[in-house]
Amino acid sequence: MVGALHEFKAELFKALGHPIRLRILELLMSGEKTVSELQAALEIEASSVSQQLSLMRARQLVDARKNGTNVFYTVRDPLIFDLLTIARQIFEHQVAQMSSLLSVEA
Amino acid sequence: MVGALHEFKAELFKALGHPIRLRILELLMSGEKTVSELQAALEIEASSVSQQLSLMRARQLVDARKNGTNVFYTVRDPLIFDLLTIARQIFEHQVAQMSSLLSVEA
DNA sequence: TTACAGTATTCAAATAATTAGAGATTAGGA
DNA sequence: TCCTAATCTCTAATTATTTGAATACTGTAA
Repeated sequence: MVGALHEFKAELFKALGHPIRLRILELLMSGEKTVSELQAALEIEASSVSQQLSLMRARQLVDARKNGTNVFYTVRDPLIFDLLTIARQIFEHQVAQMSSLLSVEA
Repeated sequence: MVGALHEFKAELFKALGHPIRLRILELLMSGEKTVSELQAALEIEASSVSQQLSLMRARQLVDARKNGTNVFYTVRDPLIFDLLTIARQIFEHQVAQMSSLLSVEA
């Protein structure tokens, strides 16, 4: 079943296709964080953070660990960070390309 | 401006978050293809293929080269393929993890 | 035990964004 | 002119996002 892989990839990329979720993942690069910590860093409603986390939980991007009244989140697969890194490289390529188009020697 | 990078990444991943677009990119891994070729391989309406290509053109994922009545498409940045490869690895990790949960020794 | 405060999630309604499909349109070649 | 390739435009249907209020859960203090 080759369609399953396509569907999985599409769902994965869709989950990454939102600025808030990307920012959450970046915050989780430095280790686990509680919802409160994320909420404070992002400066948005707690319910929004919770909903985005719920979506990423459903797609297995993050894991939740409960401790008292706090819930700590971590990124499940470090390869996620590789995706973010490559995306930044693609961005840099595009910026470089645009710069060269603007320069006189292009 | 750190927000620009987040927006760019979100747009990039959003563009990848669709099964048809992923399949198009995979078809382009083996080199440039015309819309007709893509349409035949995907078995969907030409106008749909064109729509998806137009979206990927807008986000600079693909380049179009016109030759007579044909338009040849290529992937602009090979790093795109790296994203697809890593996505597959993440998929494999999840499958492996699910298998181990099902096995007796887990 | 009861009440309270802090943390996180869920729900529902309104809004916004994507998608699919069909038809019209443009451009090039025979 | 006629045909083919590709794109564009429009609409309906679906899906995603936002916001605020309501709900659950935990630990603690009275």
